[in-house]
Amino acid sequence: MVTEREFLDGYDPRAYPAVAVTVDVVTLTIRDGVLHVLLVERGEQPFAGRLALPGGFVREETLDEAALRELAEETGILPRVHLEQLTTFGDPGRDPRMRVVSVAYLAFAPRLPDPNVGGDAAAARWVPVGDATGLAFDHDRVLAAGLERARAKLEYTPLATAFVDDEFTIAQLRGVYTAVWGEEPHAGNFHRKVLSVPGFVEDTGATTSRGGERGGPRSRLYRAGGARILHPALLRPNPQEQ
Amino acid sequence: MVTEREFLDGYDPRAYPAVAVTVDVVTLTIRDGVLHVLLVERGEQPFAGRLALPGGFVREETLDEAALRELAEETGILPRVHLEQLTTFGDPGRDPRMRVVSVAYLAFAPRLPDPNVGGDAAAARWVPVGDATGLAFDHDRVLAAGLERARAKLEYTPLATAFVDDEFTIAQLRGVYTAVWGEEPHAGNFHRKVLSVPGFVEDTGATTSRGGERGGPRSRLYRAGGARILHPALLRPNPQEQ
DNA sequence: TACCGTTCTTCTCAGTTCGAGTTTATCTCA
DNA sequence: TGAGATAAACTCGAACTGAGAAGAACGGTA
Repeated sequence: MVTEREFLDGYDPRAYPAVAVTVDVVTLTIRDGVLHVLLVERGEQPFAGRLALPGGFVREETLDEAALRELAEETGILPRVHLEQLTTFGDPGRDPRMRVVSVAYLAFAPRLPDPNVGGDAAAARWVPVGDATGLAFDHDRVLAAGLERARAKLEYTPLATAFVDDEFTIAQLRGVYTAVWGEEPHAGNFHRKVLSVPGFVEDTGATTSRGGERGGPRSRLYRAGGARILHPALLRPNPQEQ
Repeated sequence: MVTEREFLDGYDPRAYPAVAVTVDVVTLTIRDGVLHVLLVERGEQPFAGRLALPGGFVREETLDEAALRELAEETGILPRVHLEQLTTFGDPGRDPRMRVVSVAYLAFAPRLPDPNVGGDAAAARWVPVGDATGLAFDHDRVLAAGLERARAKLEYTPLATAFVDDEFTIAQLRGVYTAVWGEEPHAGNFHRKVLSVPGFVEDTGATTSRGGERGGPRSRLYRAGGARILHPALLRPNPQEQ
């Protein structure tokens, strides 16, 4: 039994059962209107051949820095990504070989390039979240936590702007909500709401150079406003129980 | 440099710089209408004599179990507490002696007994959150994260019912919001809202045996309903920027 | 015992927001 | 040139919110 007191007295930490601390990153982006997650294929046991979230050991760095580094190693240069801590998973037995405590992170980015830029990440690829099941370790749970967090944060933060380019149309923003929520908001009400929430978007004055592929007028271009939270919130039609 | 590949090949984990994993618990309760947090006084360096959040090493148990165990050691038997994971803090240097990654937990409980029941927790005590500054390590940050989480969760979950007894009055529930938000909701509107949100509370049919200390009619008694989220939410007057 | 102040509970009412649908103008493609 | 599609604005009833007030029940005190 190890008490805090022993620890504070300078008890040699190497005498304890070793614990490894890693970060796992749930990276989401939208490609062709479908929400995708970045996964890597495992080469070794356990779970060889299975898909897993990218991740790795925490070094002499903050947890945030570790997550950013792992992400950069998988995807090459990172444009502007939103990164936030999600949940920490540490059940004994989640890795069959030793105690591993994993700090999960959630990242959002606008249409990232195909991975395979980094070193040991040749097997990394984007997978539609609907197809991302049967992942290694407890990564199904981690991904589920990330998705639910993303869905909830769209409601009360301007997070959707992290999925689109610097300048975007209201329709593109609506596409983010559609992809993440799996349900298309009412176009007219969405438009009214986005423009009425203070600080959500700001008008650039410019418009797109042409209309939509199937017709329609040119649409106005906006950029992200300064708000950190949306007030009032943009609620989804059917909030999840849980 | 330690890569994931080396780890997966069975690299000896004891060769790594040791990392300790602990849990710290932000335990909140309301006493005499004031929000209190459970703190312990540190006996040793560093931060000897300073107040800190209770916490300790994670053993052969899940993180949730570790948090519950630490809480039980500080407060004795636990009636019904709500416990949830908060954030993980792992900056290098947050503990001056070695790398410590702390998984912070948030606990809510109805008027807990005075601590000093457990073993090494003779110095544990309830402190009004307004007085809980200058804590050891980075516990000021941890506490701040816990408070903001608590404030936000009162809006969209029935968490307030975790602060009161099994049977409670609307006024007692309103007292929870007042203590946590630092602002008293409009009594009439609060009453209407609580009764209108499905699953927040259910009527017991009973009333209190006498009126308030300074007069007023007996009030009806309710118990917590089955809802996990409040819809529509009970928004605070002035949501925080951040 | 009668009264006063307090509190619970319900009600009122105007302003705001929301969901659903419609209208108008603009644009692409055939 | 016409058909279909879309952006943006508008309409309207329902629902919700904030602020205040009314009525009833109760504890303490004169």
